[in-house]
Amino acid sequence: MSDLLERLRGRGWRMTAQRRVVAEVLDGEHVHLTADEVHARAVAKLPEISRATVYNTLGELVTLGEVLEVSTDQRAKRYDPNAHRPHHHLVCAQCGAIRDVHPVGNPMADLPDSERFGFTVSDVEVTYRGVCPNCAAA
Amino acid sequence: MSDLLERLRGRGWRMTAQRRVVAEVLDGEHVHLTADEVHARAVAKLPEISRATVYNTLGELVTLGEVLEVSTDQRAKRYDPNAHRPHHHLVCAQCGAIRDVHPVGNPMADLPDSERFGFTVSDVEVTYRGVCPNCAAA
DNA sequence: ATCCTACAATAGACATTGTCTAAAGCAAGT
DNA sequence: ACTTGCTTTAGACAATGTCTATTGTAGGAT
Repeated sequence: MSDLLERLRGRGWRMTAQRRVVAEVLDGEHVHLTADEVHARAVAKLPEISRATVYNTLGELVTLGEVLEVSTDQRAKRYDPNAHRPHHHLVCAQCGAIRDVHPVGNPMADLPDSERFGFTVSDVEVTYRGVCPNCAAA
Repeated sequence: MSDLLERLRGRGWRMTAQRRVVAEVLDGEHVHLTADEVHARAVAKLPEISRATVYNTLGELVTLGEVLEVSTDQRAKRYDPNAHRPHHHLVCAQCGAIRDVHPVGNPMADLPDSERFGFTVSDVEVTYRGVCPNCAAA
């Protein structure tokens, strides 16, 4: 399994059945689920879990930095449990499938000071778009 | 003013008061408005314009490549009239303000074939995040 | 082992954003 | 001016996310 639960406990996170189930869903398959997909999988393990709890828990995990929120231009945010290795994303414009990718280079260094407009820039996110093999075949 | 209307007409776009107003709103201030902000400004010029028309028209402009859709992780998509010069975005994590930026380098070249998973990659979008001077001061 | 208390979960209303439909309107070619 | 097919409209609907007041409970204190 994982040390995610351990890490959370170590940070004083109060452990409940609901939170454990949400963490297990994220930890189990490394895909990029929407909040409602997480909810559906959580319900399979713990039928009485509510939608609000799943949303709350996801929000907390994001705040704690254990999970990343990914906005492609699909409707719903997706949640990425791979928060501890920096990476970017490759999105299928047709079906919305997402893959983690690791481009070479450091895009952070590519933004000159003259283009920062006084912002304190702390993060950069690179999203490649294209068509996945599946959709290309169809 | 602009040749946006001319370009559209040249492409056989049937010109209506509603479409003209939406195009004018986008052309007028070069900021990144949400669909409902566009609607609000359009209503100011043409009170009977409907929300559906604004959404439809924005969608058509995106399809025609005259306007870009920008998804930050805010709730609503934003529309960027600066579709003809390639650029990326710098977003304030607090207030959601967006600036167009021009990083050096070519991120498209930074994704090795081995990281493309058989996708046909056609586009890349780089989003810098940080805190704008206004929010930093507050 | 039991009790307390602050934190967490719940149901469901509500809010926001976006999409669809069927009927009425109208731009532009003839 | 007429006609035709594209556009617009209002409002219902759908999808996603947020909030609130109440009830439940984890984990420390006794």
